[in-house]
Amino acid sequence: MSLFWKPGSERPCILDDEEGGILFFATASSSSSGYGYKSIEKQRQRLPVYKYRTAILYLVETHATTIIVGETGSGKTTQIPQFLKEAGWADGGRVIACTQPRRLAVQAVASRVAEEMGVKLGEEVGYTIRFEDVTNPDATRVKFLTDGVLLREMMDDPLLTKYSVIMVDEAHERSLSTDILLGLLKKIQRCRPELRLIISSATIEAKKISAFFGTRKRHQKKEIEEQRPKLDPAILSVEGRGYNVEIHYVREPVPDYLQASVSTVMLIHDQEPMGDILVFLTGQDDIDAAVQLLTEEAQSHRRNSSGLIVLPLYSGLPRSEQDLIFSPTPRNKRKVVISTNIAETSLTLEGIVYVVDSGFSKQRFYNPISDLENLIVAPISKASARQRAGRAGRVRPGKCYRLYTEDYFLNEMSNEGVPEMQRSNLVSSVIQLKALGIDNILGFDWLASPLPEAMIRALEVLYSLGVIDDDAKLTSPVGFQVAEIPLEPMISKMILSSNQLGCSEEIITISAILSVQSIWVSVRGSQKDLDEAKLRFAAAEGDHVTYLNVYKGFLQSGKSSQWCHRNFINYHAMKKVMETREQLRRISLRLGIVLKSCDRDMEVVRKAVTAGFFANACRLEPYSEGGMYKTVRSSQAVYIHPSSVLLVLRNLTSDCIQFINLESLREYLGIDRTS
DNA sequence: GAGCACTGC
Repeated sequence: MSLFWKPGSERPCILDDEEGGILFFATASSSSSGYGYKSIEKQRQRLPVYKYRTAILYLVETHATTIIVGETGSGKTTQIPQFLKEAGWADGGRVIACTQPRRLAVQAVASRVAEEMGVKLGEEVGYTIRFEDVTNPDATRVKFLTDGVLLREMMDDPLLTKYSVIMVDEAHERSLSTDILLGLLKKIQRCRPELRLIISSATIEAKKISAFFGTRKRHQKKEIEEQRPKLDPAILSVEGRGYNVEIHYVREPVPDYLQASVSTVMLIHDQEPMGDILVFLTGQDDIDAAVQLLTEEAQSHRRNSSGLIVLPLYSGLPRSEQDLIFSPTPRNKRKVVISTNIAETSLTLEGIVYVVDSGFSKQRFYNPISDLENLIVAPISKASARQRAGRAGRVRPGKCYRLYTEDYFLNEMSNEGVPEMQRSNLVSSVIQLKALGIDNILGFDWLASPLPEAMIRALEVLYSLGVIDDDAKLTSPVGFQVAEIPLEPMISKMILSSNQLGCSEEIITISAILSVQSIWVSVRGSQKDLDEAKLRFAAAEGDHVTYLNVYKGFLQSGKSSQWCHRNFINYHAMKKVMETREQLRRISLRLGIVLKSCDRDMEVVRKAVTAGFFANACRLEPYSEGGMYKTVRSSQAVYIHPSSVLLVLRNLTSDCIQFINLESLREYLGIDRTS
């Protein structure tokens, strides 16, 4: 049985929303935006988590694993590492680690904690994310890092011996790397009883995580004799600092959530006091459509809606447009942000008082039979609905309008989402575990077991790449090398193959570009211009060679942002490409790859691409409608993705087949090669 | 004719 800690008369603030409409109770009613002087120590003491300082330290002392259930604003992330430091957990050269799923969060939390402790970031308090190691091995005692980086650290030090306490934050999000990390940490605990884990989670996942750490193979008696910490996890609940959020449901199911969101926003605008609105929809298409509908409504004369500022938000949006979200709302205006799930966890908007929740989000699903990943609009979970509602209560009491019925919420909505581990292609996860010496992947103690078919598929792909052998062990050197490159195994294999083919420079460039979301800018309504821009760089060989052309153009322009703008290239993405490229070159050199360019010989580039991606090979089906291909391996029907330059070319050439030569086609269309 | 959100020595 897990221990539930209830210190004093403090009651947990989270009520089950099954019982009423109210999600959070506020305990601290004062505003957190401290005007006037307040010492940092005073500010710290006002955080809800402060009251639990003694309880937390007691639990960490006596339990191998402590689970902290804390809502937003409890201060757990910034305070608990400091409590541990003050209590001596960093003495004797030991280090306290705190992991986050996202890089931005790591940086933000680390600098906040350094400021609170009055130390220079990178000394006593530091952080590590990809490309940035702001730590001093001799001085850093409190270290923030992404879970991905901690996993990488395990390759050098499998028992993570320098850490005394590891706090895994946001574990309820159940990302791929958090799940793997938790499984491995549980394993480490067996060898290192002195290691303490703190896992922070939202309510719903806490019980599952506790059960995971609570079940072990029979050594329970020994712990008492040896004065070991209790192996059963402790759970402590810390209230957040949100305000009440009143939940409204629709009486009848809505036929069209897009239309319903728009009319709900107008209703709020007409009837509710000032305060910004956040609407959760599923993707760019939905969002752009809603923005347009609302803008039209706002301009229609019958409403006094001139005060409405409607803004879209999704990760693919150019940075300049994303930044508009953070500009303060002018007086007598109301901001409406129409967003994807990015506003659910990754970005926090201040000033939101009303949330409109469509009840849907786009989710990735993996089909191991077809080996295809799909994005599907699917109903969200209760956990997600609760998180969305909480976004309305950050500055003052708010309201959340759910575009589904209460009955649906209570009786049909699932409690939590499917963990990413069960909806993903597993090649990367499997190779990571293999690299850490976990050979029996099927027998690994998973927090959520992946589908057996998915594991088999991953092992098949890795075997065919020559990364694992007949005994499913990493091959030497290829397997170990592929595991060392922080990319998907197929891309890593492509890099290794480029060595013999003499085109490592080109392949590394392509790999860096493949690791950013997209180098193209897509602005609403400018699809034709984007396609035209793509044609300036288009290569008949396909997207990979096209990317090389873009990269060359970018270098020739002197890495100019204006050049990017003219050519519909995402400047920030290109900067990331340059950074990734440098990192990949460093790693390649270490692996003994000779950095060499093949100049204009694209034949070898294509060979290298094929060496990594041969499993995706397919043939055009003769006489098929719409250009259907079938994969060589399993005759799975596939199509060229609409974003591919090949499709742009095909559509344009259907009218003018006589232009086999790309240069002539550009000439015909009046497109300059470089612009 | 379409891209939820993340991560990595």
